[in-house]
Amino acid sequence: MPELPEVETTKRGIAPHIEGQQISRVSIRDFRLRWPIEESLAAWAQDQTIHSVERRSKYLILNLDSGALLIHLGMSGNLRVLFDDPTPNKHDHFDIELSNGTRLRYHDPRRFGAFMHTVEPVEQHALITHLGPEPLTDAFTSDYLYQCSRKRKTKIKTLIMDAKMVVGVGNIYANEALFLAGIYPHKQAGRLTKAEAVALAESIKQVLAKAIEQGGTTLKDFVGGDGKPGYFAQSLNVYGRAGLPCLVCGTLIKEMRTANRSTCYCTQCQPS
DNA sequence: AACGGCACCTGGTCGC
DNA sequence: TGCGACCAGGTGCCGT
Repeated sequence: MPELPEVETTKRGIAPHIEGQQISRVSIRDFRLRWPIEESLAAWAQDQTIHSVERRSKYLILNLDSGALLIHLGMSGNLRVLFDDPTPNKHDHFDIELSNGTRLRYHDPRRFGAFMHTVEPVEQHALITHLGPEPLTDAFTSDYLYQCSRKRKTKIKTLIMDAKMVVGVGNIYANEALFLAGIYPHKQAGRLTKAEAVALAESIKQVLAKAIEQGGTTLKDFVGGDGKPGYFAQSLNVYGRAGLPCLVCGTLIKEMRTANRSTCYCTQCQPS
């Protein structure tokens, strides 16, 4: 589910309610996420104050007094702020209860997400250190993308979804960015022209920024921290539109597989 | 080193 | 109505 815009939307939704609050209790109902939640996490976090909430790649980082909590939403996770204590539903795996009476509740049917803590600076965490630049910062430029693509035989779609190259671009936005840039998804990365790199870097930034403005993409069950869905789905040009006419030229959108993920594209607008 | 493929897990949908 | 096959927003790890 959550790519960068959905995680950013979650961050913005929860931050005002939890920053400055003290954690009164962490209650974990199911420890079986992608990696088992450490037994010591709840006691470690209790009574610490949440000083700030950050996003790095698709990780949410809650900075505490003596370290940080890292939360990843996996494929099907969401995190919401609750102002009372409704009975947990199936797949509501943990709550972070706050001293002001609110709580953050994590819901994740597929349990691909993660909940971890670290006392090291987060940048040094094993899952964070090898990540590429944030796409919406000046660290991600067309020159950088162009250089990364040189001599690479992999498909351009695979490259832009590789978090070691740039973070946050998942399957939906990879499809959309390639469409906006007019690039065939299976083009060999090393064959990208300079002009194409310029268009693609710009398209990645544009599609992510616009999706954040819209509160993310809700296909099925994504909700932001306030429990509301995102509205970017109505702006999708190709993702989920196989067999439908291209919104630009009318050609029927085609679908193929890329590294076991579905790729939708327009043969006219994104010629091979 | 780079690349492709697989696994992890639940639930929804589709065809028989 | 039931059942199996297949698919889904991510990503670490494995073998080649």
